[in-house]
Amino acid sequence: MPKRVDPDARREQVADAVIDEIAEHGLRAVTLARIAARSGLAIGSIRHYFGDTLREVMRFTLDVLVQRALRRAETLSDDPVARIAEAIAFAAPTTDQERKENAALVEYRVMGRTDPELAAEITATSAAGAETIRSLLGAALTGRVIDEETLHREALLLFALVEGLSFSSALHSAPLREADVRTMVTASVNRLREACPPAPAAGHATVGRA
Amino acid sequence: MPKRVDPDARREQVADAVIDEIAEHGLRAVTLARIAARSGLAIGSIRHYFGDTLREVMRFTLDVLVQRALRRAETLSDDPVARIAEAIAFAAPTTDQERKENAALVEYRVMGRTDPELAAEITATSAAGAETIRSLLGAALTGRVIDEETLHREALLLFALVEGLSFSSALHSAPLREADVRTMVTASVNRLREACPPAPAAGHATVGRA
DNA sequence: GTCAAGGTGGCACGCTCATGCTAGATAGGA
DNA sequence: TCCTATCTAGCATGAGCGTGCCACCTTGAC
Repeated sequence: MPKRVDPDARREQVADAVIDEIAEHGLRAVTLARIAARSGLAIGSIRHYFGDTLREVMRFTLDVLVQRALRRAETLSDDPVARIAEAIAFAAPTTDQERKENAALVEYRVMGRTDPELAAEITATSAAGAETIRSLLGAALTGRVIDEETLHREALLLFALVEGLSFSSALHSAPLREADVRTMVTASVNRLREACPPAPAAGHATVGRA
Repeated sequence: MPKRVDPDARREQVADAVIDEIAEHGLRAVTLARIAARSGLAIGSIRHYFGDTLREVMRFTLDVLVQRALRRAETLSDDPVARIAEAIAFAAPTTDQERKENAALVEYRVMGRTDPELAAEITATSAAGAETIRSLLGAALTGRVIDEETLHREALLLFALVEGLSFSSALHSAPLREADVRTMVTASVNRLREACPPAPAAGHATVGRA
């Protein structure tokens, strides 16, 4: 037995074993025995770090997935149109690890439909994401006239696209590369912007509220 | 005990009990006992119709869900742009029953990630859907110049949107109405169409291959 | 009426797995 | 050195569930 283990590092190690198992066999296949096999720890050891229950292991792993997804969205460009295109393109995972984590998160989200305890965190995160898209779209349309309701709806449609990129990545149903997504979304937002009338001279901002 | 039951009707009745259970408690909660409670049949009776195994019940229910989803996509307009907008908008369920079935299908699709037997049918259906979108988009861009690769990518992006509408409906994460989706997608496809240069005079079709 | 097929129903067993609980070893501070 | 906290590890039990198998009743054809 080595010197004092860093409990946080140990927990992260276990979470990674869970993520690997979910990616390969699905959330339904996650058991303490299988986590143990993947992490190289004994069941009792794992339980020691998570209040003895598999439930806590799962909760912690969801936290880890959410934190990692949020961390990916931290560096965006300065140009407003490029910003929203990047935010959306982030939903198209690029590395194997990102794909794995995305698939695990999709599985959690589906389970969260019918598990109120998990739903809270999942719903909060997704609502924040939708609000981010709305605000980024508002910024990208600065200087153009678009009523609040239409902006809201267009933002929801873009958010549905984000959801689709995540879901289809997990299912391998729409093989898209992040760079292509970025290019297409940039062009699409620019076309939307061109379709909105220019705002009157400065001082009469119609969408200056972001 | 009534006269001879229609076995197909009995199976559909059981499938509906499964769908209800999935929608309310998730696919992981589906057991013979719960199906029995919802359908009003005994476990032995249910097994009689499905070769004795829960597995067959699940397989049959997936078939039912797929058939019902395909049936929704049978009536489309004549106008090419309206056609693709409608096809995409169909992914935004309207009635409670459609939402329920969509949620159940999403659950099956996630399980199909890691269950090769279910994956076959699911993958075939989704590939067919992607091909339909691609061909409808090609038709909507008739008379405009767009290279094959770009068309393919734009179609994939639209298909990702379809995936997102289904996923977000199951998760209640992007509340969008079918009519709004149709309106926005129609406008978006028209904008894309305007952004493509007109094709040379007839006889030189560049995208006439659909 | 007879009999086979169809239909309703459920017992009992084995398997899987989470969890209550326990034991022993080691690290590190006093 | 002693003692406590930390860490590794796993036994035993009960709950839940699928499934092999069986029993009995009814329908409908001959």
